[in-house]
Amino acid sequence: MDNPLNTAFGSPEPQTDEATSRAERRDQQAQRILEAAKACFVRSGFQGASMHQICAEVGMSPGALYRYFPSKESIIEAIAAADRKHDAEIMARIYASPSVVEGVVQVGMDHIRHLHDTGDAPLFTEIRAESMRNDAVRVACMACMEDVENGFRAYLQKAAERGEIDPCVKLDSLLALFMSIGEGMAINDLPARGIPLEDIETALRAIMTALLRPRETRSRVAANESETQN
Amino acid sequence: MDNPLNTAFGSPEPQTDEATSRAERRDQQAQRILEAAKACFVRSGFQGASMHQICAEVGMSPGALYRYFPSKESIIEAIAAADRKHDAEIMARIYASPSVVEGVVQVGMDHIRHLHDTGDAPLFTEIRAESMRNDAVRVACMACMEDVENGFRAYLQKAAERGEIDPCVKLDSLLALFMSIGEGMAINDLPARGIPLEDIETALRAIMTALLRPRETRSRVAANESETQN
DNA sequence: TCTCTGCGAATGAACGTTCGCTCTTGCTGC
DNA sequence: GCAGCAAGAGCGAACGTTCATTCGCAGAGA
Repeated sequence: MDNPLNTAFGSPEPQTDEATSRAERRDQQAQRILEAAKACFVRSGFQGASMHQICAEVGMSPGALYRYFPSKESIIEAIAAADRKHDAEIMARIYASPSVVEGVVQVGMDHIRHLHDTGDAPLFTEIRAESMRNDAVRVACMACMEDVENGFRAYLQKAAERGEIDPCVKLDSLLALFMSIGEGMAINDLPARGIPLEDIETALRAIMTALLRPRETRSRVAANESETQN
Repeated sequence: MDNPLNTAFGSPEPQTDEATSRAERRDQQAQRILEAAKACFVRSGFQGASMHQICAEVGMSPGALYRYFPSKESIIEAIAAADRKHDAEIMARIYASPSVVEGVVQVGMDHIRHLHDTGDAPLFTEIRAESMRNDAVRVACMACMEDVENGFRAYLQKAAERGEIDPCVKLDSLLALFMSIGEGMAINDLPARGIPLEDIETALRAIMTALLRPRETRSRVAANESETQN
């Protein structure tokens, strides 16, 4: 889909809409390579997986594979880029939710569910680890994080202006906490460990309510605090 | 990095004020290797760091290094094992806390603080990733996780028996959530990203209170629930 | 003496990548 | 329609490098 190489050459676009055109077939092949690479990376890690392993997984020779991606690193980058696109899509849905707490819970659950359904949780861990040492991956990873964080920030700011968030909470700390909690739950793939999604959602909702302290719970908590502190 | 290549070549160094026995010196050298290896692993990852890099970091030849550890993998295992020991020590302190919420917050904060102070957060990520594909590391990592989880479980069970936890919460889901949240916060090294420790502690306390619903907040929350549901 | 510790060149395997080659595809002029 | 042809797609042996690990040797301490 969004692989960096397709149609990168100045080739005249073939008009054959018959079955699969050349460009279409090229895209399909690139996609197959990415899927195979993912499988290998999950199995052996970015550094542990060899190009020969990936070749075997796609059923392609090294020479053929290198026609689609100029290096191993470019494959990793393409995977990270696809992740970014997907995260942006999830974030876009946040505005459909009726309240701050629900919006944040929704995004969190979407993230957890997606990583579980696709089995990409180990890959996520891998990308995180790789981003700590590989510049290209770090850039892609950071950009992705920032996309999500900016989306959250804008959303929370608007909610705060509407008075849906206790004005005493610090937005920056909150954001970092959100991201950390979401990440922790996602990489641990809780559903795979037998934790029902409903339990996670209930907990996430309780957590978000405690952190955001939306208006309807605020007076009660405040009362609780002043009561226990006096 | 408390080991700046302290001129420890093969030359006999009579800097020892005390008479260090052979076994003691051997332990010290092994420790130096582990520290150097950690630094290299943080920099390049387990698979990315080469034995030659580690050798250079310790100031030792490959031949010498292999007298202490029979393989690269055994170094990784030793590091994971040391982690396990440390986690157990942190867990042991949980019983000193006055209440469930405080106990859990204490352990969480200890964990976050330790990973920040030692700069081991990237190493932690690395171990997690490696544990997904390397059997020996997985075993060490799982054992470590289980130690902590069992410690938590025992602690929470006792607290539940004392009535400090809302009986309607599911212990297993709770445990998994605790571990995930703690891990997320730890690997993200929030203090390094400018989030004050106090903010983290406040948030952690709010989260734990919301999840455990200890007796003193329970009636109020229950009242809230029945009130909003009716 | 013998054992422990350390050295560093050497080794063979595995790695990412390249290259020359063949076969296929789809466009061109006729 | 079809021969001709350039370029795309694929192959797999080969390349140069780097890796983890080994080994024969040497000095130091007991």
